[in-house]
This record gives sequence, structure tokens and C-alpha cells, in this order.
Amino acid sequence: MKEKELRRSLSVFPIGTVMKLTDLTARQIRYYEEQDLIHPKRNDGNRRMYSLNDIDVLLEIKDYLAEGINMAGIKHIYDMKEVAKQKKQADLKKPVTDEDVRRIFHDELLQAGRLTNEDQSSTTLFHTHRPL
DNA sequence: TTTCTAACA
DNA sequence: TGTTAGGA
Repeated sequence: MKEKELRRSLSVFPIGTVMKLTDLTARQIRYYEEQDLIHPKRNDGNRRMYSLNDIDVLLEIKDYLAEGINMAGIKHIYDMKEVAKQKKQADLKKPVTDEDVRRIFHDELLQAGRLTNEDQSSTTLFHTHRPL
């Protein structure tokens, strides 16, 4: 099932189509790109071209935002997903006991509560969770 | 017409 | 995030 993933990765939609499909503004879509949440390619005219995968991520972001998670939180969720994949590949050769495993679980707990909404000013950073 | 970058009464 | 200017 590799052919399918390959197709989902093809960047073929211009931003206008993505706007209609996600109900996001061009401003938001470009902003999420700045935050490295998506990486649309550019065509010869410097126009952004999005893939089905990019659209899926955009839709996920909408859900997270609706759940009250801020940009910082969403970013963590995605670079956690990366770490999780690195771990998965590493586990194919190495045993399952890495520091990464703990870090992942740790971050997971933090996000469950801490970065839901309010600003990073103070309170919620302390009372929600304790280090693992 | 559509999208791009940069910037802010 | 919205919106707009000025260009491609």
C-alpha cells in the first residue's frame, strides 16, 4: 500500500481549492505553513501546491483549534508524531528501552492538560501535571 | 482571476 | 487573524 501514500503526497491543489475544502482563510493556511505544520511545494509560478496529506493535516489542525489547543500545543503534537516515528524505526533494530520513549510519554501527559488554551503566562503550567 | 509577500489606522 | 497594497 505504498502507491496510495505516494498519491496522497502529490501536491496538486492550489490554495483556493484548499480554502474551500478546509474552510480556512489563505492567511491561516499560509500561517500554518510558517509554523511548519504543513510543507506545500511551489510550482513554477511560485504558487503553493497542496497534497491530500496537507489537507488532512489542515483539517486536523481545525479540530485541535476547536478543542481549544493553541499553536504551541499543536506544534508539539506534530513534532511528537515525528519523534514517535523515529522511535518506531529505531525499534526495528534496537530494543524498546530508549530515553525517547519516556520523553514521548512525558510530553503526551503534558499536552493532555497544560497547553489547552489560556496564554503561557503562568498558572496552568504548574497545577495540571507533575514530571514523570 | 488567482495567488504571493510584506506590513499595519 | 484580518486586510490591503502592489506585483506576477
